Amino acid sequence: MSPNTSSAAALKRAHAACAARGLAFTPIRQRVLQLLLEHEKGLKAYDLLALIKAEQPGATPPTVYRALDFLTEHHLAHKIERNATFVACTQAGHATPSLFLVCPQCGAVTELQDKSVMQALCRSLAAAGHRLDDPEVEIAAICPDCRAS
Amino acid sequence: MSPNTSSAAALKRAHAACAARGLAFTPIRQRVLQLLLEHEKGLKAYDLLALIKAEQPGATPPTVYRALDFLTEHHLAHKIERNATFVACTQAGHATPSLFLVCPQCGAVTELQDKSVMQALCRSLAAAGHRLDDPEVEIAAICPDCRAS
DNA sequence: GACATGGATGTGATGTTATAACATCGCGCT
DNA sequence: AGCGCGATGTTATAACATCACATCCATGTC
Repeated sequence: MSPNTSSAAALKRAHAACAARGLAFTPIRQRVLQLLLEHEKGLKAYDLLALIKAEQPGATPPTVYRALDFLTEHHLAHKIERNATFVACTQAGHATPSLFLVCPQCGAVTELQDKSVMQALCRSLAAAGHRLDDPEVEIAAICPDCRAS
Repeated sequence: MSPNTSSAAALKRAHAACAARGLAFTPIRQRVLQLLLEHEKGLKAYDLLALIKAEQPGATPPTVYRALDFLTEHHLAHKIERNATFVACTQAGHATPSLFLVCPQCGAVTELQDKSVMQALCRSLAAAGHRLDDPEVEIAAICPDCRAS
């Protein structure tokens, strides 16, 4: 499957998800998601803004932040807090909580699903009286490519 | 043990650790650590700056960022990426990797040590070809106080 | 058709977080 | 004294994010 194909498929899924939930998947929102899908390592808000501006000169920070708010709110994209970057969500429905492995060298983000780890985590939290809130956990981990070098 | 006492003890430990490693624990660095110790929920860099400025009017952003860099580099404080806040390290030597539970409601930070969770995490990462880099993992979890309300 | 409503977007300014770049100080060393 | 070097001072700016208010436009209602 070429990157292009999977990106198109993801966009289609997003379309369907919005339709099903009565959400307005407007051109700006689509375009932002598409750009995120095309950039596997994620994009910073202002890089995204620059890309959008090339097509739509009137774009300003709120233009992209609003789209990003929409996408993250509806789980079509994630914000990597560590780097202030945004990535498209690659897991279809990502019903289960995700681990995000962020490579501190190159910035690559890998979305990992590991039920047993998450369970262990939740048990540990519960023992401390806490309750997991945001099921998106970021972890700094050297990626295989950077490990090699 | 009163907060004051433990804060003083932590400062003393930091002093000793710096002496042992030949690091300059300068007045600014001490003061910043002390302020972090006095504010359990952590401080933002610019709030810290305001506090420092009250005592030392010439202080500027680099003044505090340098002190914070020093403290985090030498594991005397941690940066909570999620909130861009800084907290003093409360674990004596924190030889083992830590989980930081960050309450998204109130911002409280709890440092948790759970070997088994970390092991599970490392196993999972290794299976994906990654290697844990920064042993400080942040997790959003509602704290007991906020859970109650 | 007129018109209210509410979400989406446009627009300009501002707030917040962090670093760059270069000067200076002060201390230990020879 | 003169040097080297880490810490600090100082000015400016980069990078990330939000506020506030105006406007547009699709939809429902009378």
